[in-house]
Amino acid sequence: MSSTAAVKESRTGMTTLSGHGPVNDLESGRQRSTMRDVASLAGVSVKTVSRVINAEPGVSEELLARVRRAAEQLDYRPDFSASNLRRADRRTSTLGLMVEDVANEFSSAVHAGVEDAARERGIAVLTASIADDASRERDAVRALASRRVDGLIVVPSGAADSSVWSEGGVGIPIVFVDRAPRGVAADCVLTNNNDGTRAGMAHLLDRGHRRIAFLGGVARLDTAQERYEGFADALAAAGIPVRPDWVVRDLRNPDDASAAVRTILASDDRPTAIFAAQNLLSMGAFRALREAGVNRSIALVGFDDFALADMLDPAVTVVAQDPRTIGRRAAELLFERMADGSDSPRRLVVPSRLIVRESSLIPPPPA
Amino acid sequence: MSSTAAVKESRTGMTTLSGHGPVNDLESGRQRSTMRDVASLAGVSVKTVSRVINAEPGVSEELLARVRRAAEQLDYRPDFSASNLRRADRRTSTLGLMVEDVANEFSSAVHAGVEDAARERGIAVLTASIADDASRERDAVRALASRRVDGLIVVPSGAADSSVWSEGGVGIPIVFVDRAPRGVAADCVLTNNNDGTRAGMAHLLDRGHRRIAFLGGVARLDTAQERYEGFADALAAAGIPVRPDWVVRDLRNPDDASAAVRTILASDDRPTAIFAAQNLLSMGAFRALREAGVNRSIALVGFDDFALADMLDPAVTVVAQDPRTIGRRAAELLFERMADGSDSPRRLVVPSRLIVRESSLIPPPPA
DNA sequence: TCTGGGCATGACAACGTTGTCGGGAAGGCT
DNA sequence: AGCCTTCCCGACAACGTTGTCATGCCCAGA
Repeated sequence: MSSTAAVKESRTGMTTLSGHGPVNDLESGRQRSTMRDVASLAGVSVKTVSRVINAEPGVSEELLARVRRAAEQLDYRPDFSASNLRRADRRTSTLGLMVEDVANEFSSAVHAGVEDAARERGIAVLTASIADDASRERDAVRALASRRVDGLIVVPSGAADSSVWSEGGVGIPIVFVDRAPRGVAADCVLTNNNDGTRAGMAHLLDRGHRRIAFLGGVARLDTAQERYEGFADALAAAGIPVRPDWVVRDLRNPDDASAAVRTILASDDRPTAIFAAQNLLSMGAFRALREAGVNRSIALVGFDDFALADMLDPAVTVVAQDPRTIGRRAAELLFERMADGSDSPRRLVVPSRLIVRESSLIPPPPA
Repeated sequence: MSSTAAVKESRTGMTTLSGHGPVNDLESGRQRSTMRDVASLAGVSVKTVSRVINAEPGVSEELLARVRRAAEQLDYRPDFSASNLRRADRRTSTLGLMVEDVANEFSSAVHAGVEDAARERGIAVLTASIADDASRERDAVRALASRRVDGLIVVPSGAADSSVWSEGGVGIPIVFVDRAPRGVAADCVLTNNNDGTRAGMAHLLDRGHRRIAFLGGVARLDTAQERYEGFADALAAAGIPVRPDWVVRDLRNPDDASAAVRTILASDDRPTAIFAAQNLLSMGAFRALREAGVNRSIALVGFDDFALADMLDPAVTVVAQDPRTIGRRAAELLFERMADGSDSPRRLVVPSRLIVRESSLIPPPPA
């Protein structure tokens, strides 16, 4: 058997339940039944079945019971596609969610929040990961549009220019999350990046740090830009000039961040603290600090909380967003927009909050 | 007449360019155009447009170009619902994924793997989180079935009895992931839980541990059961009796695990090592060990890798699954099943591997 | 008794697309 | 020239459902 052999086993033992029940072989070719089937079994017209299924008034008790029984018996499931096709409002009760990567901690928390809000309304969620890839972003929009989602919740990738969105819209209500593409007026749900960053920086400055490095994400995104500005503003307010060699931006993943930190540490003029402007960057920074053995001597503050941040040594201080709430709000905003398309675009800001743990309490070394 | 007046157009062909092109609604609320619109703009029949859109052969170069241009100009997007409705194979090019919680690290990695495989085939993914809740599981099946997904990938919840699945199936191909509900013969993709656990245990035993505690998940699930059996088998093979007071099962979350560890530590007869049978349980166990200050003196091995496991102090040794690959394989299995429904159920085992880090290298204290 | 109005029900068309089929043009073969 | 293919193309029906409207019934009121 080869290395990564996928082992096939036959299910021997199992005397499958042959004999009792209406069980055909497993999931065998059991045909899905239609309204016509239900109607003929119940001895009524299709329209009456439709009325019963949609809980429309004006069906006698007797027929109602007959139809319900027939539907039950046939395990009838209405066909949303057909229903949607004919229906006046053309609603599919499905929304699309585009994120960078569903496996990413932030994205999946947003997803969970969206799902929470959607489930309450019987709305299903189609997801698409677009990585950092403009063409995948385009494909995803196409795929979702073809499936006639009622609306879209999008965490725009840094890669795509905003043309996907700006050229007259895609004909579907959209809510942007975390950042809006430049030059597009649309609903969005954001964190207060500038304030949040300033709060984290103020905390470091309060503890006496004057030599602070900054690790930033893809600079094209407003999010990253605002966080950088928060950093710069905080330094300016404290009368400290920005040291360009301690500012590294356009970092895309933990490894980038680790590398950046290693470079900074290699200099003989080290900062006493690091501000990492995003989730994955904090993790990468921590890794580099730990590998260099300075995780307990150089302070660290990150934007975005992450699992086990409090279990690291030292526990990492963060400016926490609330991605699940962000997702929920985005979905709610989308539903309002769908109900009433005429409003002007709205921005919703979900506040962030500083969670002080240990990594920021490391004091700067005495000069 | 007033509200929902259906405007009838005569289909007399005619070059009725009264309004020219697609009706631009106010603001960006652009009207979606249909094949009819494209057809009339291109001056061909609907069927020809259909042929072009579906890349069917037998359309002259000239018409092909005309249609393409018209489609482009109108930003035409085919309607999957309608297409699916009419099409012979009734494929929606959509599959459903049911997991415990999309925000969970394992689930979202599976999701990513499923997406990878699906995207390659132009298939979209509908997700549903079912928590630990039988009724949500039922609702999700209904919601997905109504949307006529081509197939279902399910990580069954521990809560639901298997009746959702067993009663003749839901009429859709299903692949179960991580565990199959009892008594249901169906395709599934699993990790080799028993072997994996035994490997982790063998490692601890090799390092001299004889006093090992076990933290297990919901015992009703095969997964949890197999891991427990792996634990018991390993002990038996080493001639060590199971200590019931060191075995805690039916743990559902990190807090449960923390509490269990605290209880175990409170005894004056402590184990020298802990085996945590799942992701979240490892984290909870680590937390409790750390809070008790014994994270560097009691060994820990976990089933399931997790982010930053290698950055903890000590870095946590794990039996790693590969959830992304599991997801991908599940999707591929589903596609095969859809193509060829006649096969008997298949089980695919994705191997796990032991990743030795630091937490398992802690030796037992000298007797 | 007749009329009118409300109510329950069904017949039919339509939603946007594709499967089927038939017709016309073009070309190849006797 | 006549016939048979082959190739393009379009008319039409159908997918499963709902909107619209007609029908038939029952009962109240004149």
